[in-house]
Amino acid sequence: MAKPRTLESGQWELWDSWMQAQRLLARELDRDLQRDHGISKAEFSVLVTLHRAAEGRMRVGELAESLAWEKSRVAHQLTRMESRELVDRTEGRSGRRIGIGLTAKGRNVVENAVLGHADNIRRYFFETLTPEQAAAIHVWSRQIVDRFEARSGEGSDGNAAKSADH
Amino acid sequence: MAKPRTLESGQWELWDSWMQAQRLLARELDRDLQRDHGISKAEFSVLVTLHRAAEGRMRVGELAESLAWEKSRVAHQLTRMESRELVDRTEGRSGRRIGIGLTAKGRNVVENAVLGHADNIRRYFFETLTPEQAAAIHVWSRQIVDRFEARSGEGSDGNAAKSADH
DNA sequence: GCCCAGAAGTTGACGTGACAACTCTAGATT
DNA sequence: AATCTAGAGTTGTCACGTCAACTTCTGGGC
Repeated sequence: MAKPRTLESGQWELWDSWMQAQRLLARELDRDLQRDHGISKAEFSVLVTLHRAAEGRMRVGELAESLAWEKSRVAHQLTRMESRELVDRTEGRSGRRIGIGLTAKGRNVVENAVLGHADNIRRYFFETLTPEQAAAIHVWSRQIVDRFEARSGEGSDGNAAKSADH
Repeated sequence: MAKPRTLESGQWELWDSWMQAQRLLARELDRDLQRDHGISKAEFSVLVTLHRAAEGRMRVGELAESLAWEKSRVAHQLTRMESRELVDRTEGRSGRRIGIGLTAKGRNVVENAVLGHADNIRRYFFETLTPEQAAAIHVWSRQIVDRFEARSGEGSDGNAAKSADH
């Protein structure tokens, strides 16, 4: 198939504004979370995921799976959050760290943050979308995510309870 | 107006996949650029912008404006790129650094990278979009970007003049 | 029992991005 | 001319994210 040698200018413009929009939006949400609740978006995601789990405790691997983050990313994030006393690592018998849990402070923070954050997402994102735009974005996003999951997944595995950044 | 207290599950799903798609796409493009040309997406952006400028030279401020990056981000990026000899800082008469330019190496790298990168964007992004989806996304993205630009244009009222005459 | 392959989790190095504080210069004010 | 100041550019600090290397456990297979 004959490939054009470069993108058309309208395409560049679309690509630019798309990337830009995503960056501006994420930054704004991050700032609001930081200002109103003292946590970042990454911290919020971890806290929400833990909060949904039984007892607010999970294995690190489950957490990584559920967030679709790399395990080292999770480990670094947990280290930072542990030092801020939002989570604590569970000690195994031999001193081996074996899991992670919410602290009282962490639980408190996330319960306060969740409504405000949802509201911001609605204000900044959903209220600017017409139903047709929402549908277009939804279909396309799922397509992209599925394609990457298929590529990396490789292994059959019907189980696919994933949710990612909040 | 009665607002729901949280997002509906379909909305969460859309939000999640959108964020996820964005991240996966950006990461993939970054990896390809790194593998094929030894530079990051951020470095590519800087190089392309410089390459489009006359003589491949610009003031740092122009560069920041044109990329819509914060100036400190640009300065840090340039420091890293200078150490890799992709760009060099222009010395003013009194030793003051006054601008930035492409090195021969930088020019060479970007000229090789630009076609491959455009091709990847087309493969990963445009070929998954129907024209209607593209149009919907384009309109919405521009709307978001414009809104943020308007906001940072500042002033509690609609005054657009920013020059500060005494 | 012994060995070893692999999973779980951590760590270090490095690039990225945001924000604030700083330095230096050049144009305006007096 | 001496100075004041706004803006350009830099730097420091911190959080985020990826990759690769590492440590410790855990479960076979003999």
